[in-house]
Amino acid sequence: MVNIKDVAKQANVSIATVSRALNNNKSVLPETKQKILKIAKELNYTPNLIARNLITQKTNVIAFILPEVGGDYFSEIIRGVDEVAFNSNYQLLVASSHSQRNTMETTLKFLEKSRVDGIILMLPSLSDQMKDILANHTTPIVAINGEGEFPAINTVGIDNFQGTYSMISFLINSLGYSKLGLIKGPSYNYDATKRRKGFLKALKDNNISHNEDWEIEGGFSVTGGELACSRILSLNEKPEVIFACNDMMAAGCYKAIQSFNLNIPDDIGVVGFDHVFLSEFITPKLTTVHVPTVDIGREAAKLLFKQINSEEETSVEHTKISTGFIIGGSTKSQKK
Amino acid sequence: MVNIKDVAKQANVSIATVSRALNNNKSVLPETKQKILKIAKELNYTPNLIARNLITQKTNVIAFILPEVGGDYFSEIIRGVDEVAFNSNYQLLVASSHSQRNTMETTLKFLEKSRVDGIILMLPSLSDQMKDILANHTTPIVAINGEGEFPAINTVGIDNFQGTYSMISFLINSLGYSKLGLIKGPSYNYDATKRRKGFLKALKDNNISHNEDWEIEGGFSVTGGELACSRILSLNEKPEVIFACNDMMAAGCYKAIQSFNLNIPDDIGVVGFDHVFLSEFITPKLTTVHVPTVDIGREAAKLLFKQINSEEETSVEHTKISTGFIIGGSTKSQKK
DNA sequence: CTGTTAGCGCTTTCAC
DNA sequence: GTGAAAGCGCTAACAG
Repeated sequence: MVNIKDVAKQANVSIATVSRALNNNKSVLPETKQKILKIAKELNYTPNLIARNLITQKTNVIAFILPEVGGDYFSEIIRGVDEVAFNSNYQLLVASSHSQRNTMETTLKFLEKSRVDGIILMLPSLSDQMKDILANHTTPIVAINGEGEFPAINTVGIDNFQGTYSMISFLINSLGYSKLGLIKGPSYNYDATKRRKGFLKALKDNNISHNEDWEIEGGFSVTGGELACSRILSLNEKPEVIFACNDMMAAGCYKAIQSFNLNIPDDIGVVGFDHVFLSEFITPKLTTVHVPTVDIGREAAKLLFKQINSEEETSVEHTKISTGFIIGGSTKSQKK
Repeated sequence: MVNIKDVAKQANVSIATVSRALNNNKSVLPETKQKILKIAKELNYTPNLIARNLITQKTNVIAFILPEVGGDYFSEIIRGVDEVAFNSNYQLLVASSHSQRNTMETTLKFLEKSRVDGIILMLPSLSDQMKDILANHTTPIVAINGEGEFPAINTVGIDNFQGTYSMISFLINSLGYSKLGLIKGPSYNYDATKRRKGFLKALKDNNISHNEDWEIEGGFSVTGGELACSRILSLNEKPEVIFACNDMMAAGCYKAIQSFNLNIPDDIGVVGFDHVFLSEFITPKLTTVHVPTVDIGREAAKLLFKQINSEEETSVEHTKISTGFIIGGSTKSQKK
């Protein structure tokens, strides 16, 4: 493998000069520079980045850490992150912890040391041990979601509470629903708990009582949503509309409702959260809370680079990204 | 940042001994080792991987290079790759070329030099320049799909031709279709051209003539599929079934057919390719060719590690992964 | 079993 | 403007 010495020898200069020429150092005679660049090209020379990293203590790599690779949400977020990283000339390391909590912490510790210049964290929640690690971190970190749980860390995310609250209020006030069921996500999941709170608060503020029988956990999965929905449909008294805390569970509801031979939205309405690709294609189109997923990734990356590039200690920032409504055919039409 | 010297000093040994202890070199007294490990832990020491990489000339990182991040296919493949990489203690670098051909080549060149131990390539096709680069490559490389176009490189992929051929033969012989339309993918896309060939061969072998008016390009996208399908539906003589070369275009067909107020499968059948998540949720469920996407990623990673870990020059390998059928409600039922 | 020494390939003072 | 030399943090002979 051709290295800086080879180029120096060929060009009859010292390796220092080669290094300068390659790094656009102004204090090098233009003709010398041209000559060096020419020879470098001829020799097909490219600097060894590892050696460079060792001395500059920078890697130009950021890590994206998450529990599990796959799915719509992941691929959208990473698209946003990638876009910004690419423009900043950074490489993206994707590190899944494969659902094992411990591995996750190991990964982080490993990353803390060196190898990456910054970390984007996308986790359903953080263990105390993890918070500890993050608290005395040296590497810039941005967490996606979770501003409430770890105020010491930069976060980027949507307002789960507000997004849900608005949607539920809309269902009640504009569509006239008064009997609302809830299929919630895992209790350890930060998003899930926030969404549930938004749901409950909206009911309360509108003087609607919450029926505990109509609140079931669906594990954020299609199957979980299907099972939860089936249980609700088996009750004597059913809600008029089910709010599923994510679109996957809403899709599960469609399955359950179909198998009960009921109609959406006439017999029962379904509302989701996330506005995933799928939600536009199921019949009827799903009413859901729009989450600008790509933007989350983008903003997270931007915030991270801001941290990386700033000399001084920057203060912690929390970027909120606003949600929106998608009104599909899975809810009854606007009351006149 | 604490380094190997600090540990050596504390432990009253040389840095060499510390290095040995940390790398499980047997030739180090158990008690010395224990002592060193203890001190390393106390000092919160972790080896600087960059320094290690510089000397070992290994990074424990593989790169996954693709044109654009996002979508179902991407996220499934990467899941498979990640799984295997994780088990092999490797990190995964995701490098999108952001659809710019040049950038892609730059990226590769950059990677060739150092920084990664191996590369998984997922590209619609390869430019001559790229083939050149790959031909005299030093880094192990596995390409996803494309065995025909670049025999010199390890590949992993499905048999696009066979998968299509079987499906079309099934449509003709078992379902009794004789008028088949084709919405093909971009001509520069390797998968797309192979699928088209499989389609044409199946028609030919079954003595069915191919109507050129029924063959339209749909760009592998939902919108492209919708437009292409609309054009077909506007013809005086229409096919009985449309084979879309991927599921996204098939989903586009659904939209077009809906807007023409036609029924699937009574008025016209739709068949896709890929068996993406979405295909199970659209109504009616899509008849499509199943592609074990996660397996492709897994096999690609396995093959790559085989290359990385083998001392001698290994011969080029081409792993074929078999496809299957998913019979949904978008085609008429089996003829009696 | 352990220490000494020489680099890995590069950047960066410090002289000239 | 350019070269010599030091050294980033580590591993790997080579001695002992």
